[in-house]
This record gives sequence, structure tokens and C-alpha cells, in this order.
Amino acid sequence: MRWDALEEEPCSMARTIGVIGDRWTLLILRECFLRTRRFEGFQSALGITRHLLAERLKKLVRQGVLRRIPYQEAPKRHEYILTQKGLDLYPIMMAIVHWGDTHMVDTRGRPLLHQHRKCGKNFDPVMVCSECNEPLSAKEVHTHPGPGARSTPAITAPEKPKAKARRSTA
Amino acid sequence: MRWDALEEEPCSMARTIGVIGDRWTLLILRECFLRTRRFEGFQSALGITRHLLAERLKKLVRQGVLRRIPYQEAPKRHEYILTQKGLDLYPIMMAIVHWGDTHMVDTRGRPLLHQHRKCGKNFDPVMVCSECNEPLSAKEVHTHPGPGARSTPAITAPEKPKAKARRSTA
DNA sequence: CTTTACAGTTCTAAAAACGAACTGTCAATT
DNA sequence: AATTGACAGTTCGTTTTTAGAACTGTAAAG
Repeated sequence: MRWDALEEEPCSMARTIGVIGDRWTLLILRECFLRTRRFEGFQSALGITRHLLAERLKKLVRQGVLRRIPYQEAPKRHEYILTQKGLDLYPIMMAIVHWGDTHMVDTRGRPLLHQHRKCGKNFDPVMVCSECNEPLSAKEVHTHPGPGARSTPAITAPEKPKAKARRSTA
Repeated sequence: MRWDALEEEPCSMARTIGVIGDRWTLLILRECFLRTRRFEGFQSALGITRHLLAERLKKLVRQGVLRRIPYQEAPKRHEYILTQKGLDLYPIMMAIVHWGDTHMVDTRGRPLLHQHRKCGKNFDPVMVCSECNEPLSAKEVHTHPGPGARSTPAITAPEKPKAKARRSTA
């Protein structure tokens, strides 16, 4: 699969993965949220090769996730800062961190705590329904096609019409 | 960087990225949440090479995200189903989908709608503070070291002590 | 007895990532 | 005046991953 093809797929998840779905990009974005702004900052924090870093930053700028802002003339220098589109990735980041906090911690506990300025407490992020404010879990959600769903299913492998379950121990 | 090293880092995000932070893995998990369970199902839905699919499934099983359950003897066949650890990835998936719905839709609108069984309505996922239930945004959150923070910063590049800003147009 | 479903494994070619060195501008140091 | 260091990349040869297609093996169906 060509990875830029992901952005054309009629699936918001595939499209998003096309933008942020690789390891370095996610780590670069972590650094952005931790207030890193400059090339050397990213490079030394992550140990990414300079080549790849340059490429990933370019892509994030192209996608509108980061903005490249000059902070000095003479040797032209730029900072990379999150746009609103980039800031909106925050729930994804927090969800990733929280899963790690829940399932990947060692005996010492979590590496990082998060404090909510509004209420002053250390918190966990919780995902709730926008309509009833109840916490969400996979089993309580029903998925159905929306207006942007694929009309011509030509791209997918054609459904084999003769799908007769041989044995169904399942 | 060796990618399995990510799981040792004192950062819940890095550790999580070590498990799910690549394109195919995320797409495989999407399929899992859409109730795909079998090898051929994943393969034909995604167009992933069989080789990589086998490898990724193995890794997800090793990580405890999927469980490999026999559904027939004689050719031994297995299904891959989400464990609780895997189901807990749901907020990450929803956050990714929601970002795509917000920032990557074309004129036709969202490909998929989500209905909450409890309240019956189509919804968006919202991330809130576990303590005060207010929606979260990056700027309202302060991050500080937890018990599992790195005690010996030997792995990171040593902080250059003489960091004297040459020019600060910033 | 040939085909099909299914779950992989094996192989070679192509693409991506790594690692280290190099380019270029300017300020500060010697 | 010459050298060093900060900074933001680019270039290039090597190694690792991924793609793509074919092959293996079991058993039911036609």
C-alpha cells in the first residue's frame, strides 16, 4: 500500500493514521506537547536521525499540524509549533499515555502525572459521550455508515458472494 | 533506535507506541473493533501482505492485546480477539477517528457515525478530567514527574551545561 | 480427483531507515 | 584573523523493513 493513499480512504481512522500513524511522528508530537520547538531540540530529545526528522517535520507542516515560524533572520531559523489542528491531537496523545499508564507501567508507577489547572488535581483522562456525558466503552457503541461512506465499493476486495461457512465451531 | 527499546522508556507514551505505534497495527486494531477475527478477514479487508499480518498478529498476542483462540481442530485454526487490555485501546481509536472526523473529512461528511446504545444518539467522543468532569485541553494541563520517572538520566543525551542563548529573537 | 477455504511460510526485489559525514551562516572565543 | 560551536539542515553508502508473489499443508465441497 502506498501510505499517502490512506488519506483518500473513506475512513477517518485511516486518514488520521496517514498523518500521525508512525512511530517517529508520534514521538515528535509528544515533544511538541512538551514544548519542544526547534530542530536540535527534537533531535537530541529523540535520537532520531536528522534526515528523518527533517522529513517528518516537513510532512507535519504540509498537513497543517505544525506551523513553521521564523525566530531569527541571518541564518534563517524556524520554530515548529502546533496549530489548532495540531493541538486538537491532544486527546489522542492523552489516550495513548493513559493506556500506557494502565497497562505498561513497571513496579515504580507512572513516569508522569497530569494535573488539571482548573480543579488542581492529578487526573486521568476519561472519554465520554458528547450527548449524555457517560463514559464510553467499545461494546456500548454501534457504528453505522455516514454521509461520507463509500458509495462505490470498488476499492475493497469484492465480497465473495458464496461465503458459506464450512464449519462453524465458532 | 531499536523499537523494542521503546517499551523500556520511562514514558507511557513511548511504551504504548512500542506496542501499537505503527500503521498496520493500528489498522489491524481498527478491524478488531469492527469485529474481524480471522486471518483472511484481516488480510482481505486491509490488503496487508500475509507475511506482515502474521508478524503483527503474533506481536499483538505476545503483548496481550489479542488472544489467539482455536475455533476448529484439524486444520488447526484460530481467531484473534481483543483482550481487556485490547478493549481498553478503544479511547485511543475513538480519539483518532474523531480527529479525522474533525480535520480530514471531504465535502461529503463523515464516513462513519457512532451511536451510543445507552442514550441512543449519535455522538462525538469527548475527553474529560476524571476529577472534575470538565473537557480537557492541552493548555489546561500541567505535567510533572511521577514515581516512575527516570532517576538516572544516563540514557538521554547529557544536558549541555553551557546553554547560553546566542540571540533571543524568540 | 480437482477446486476452494483457510492460515500461514518462504523468497526476491523495492522502499525506508540508519549512521555518519558534510554544508553553510553567524557569534563568540582564542 | 583564525578557530570553535550552535544550529538547521542535506547527502550518501549500508542495513533493515516492507511489498509482492508464489508455495505448503489440511480438509471439505463439487
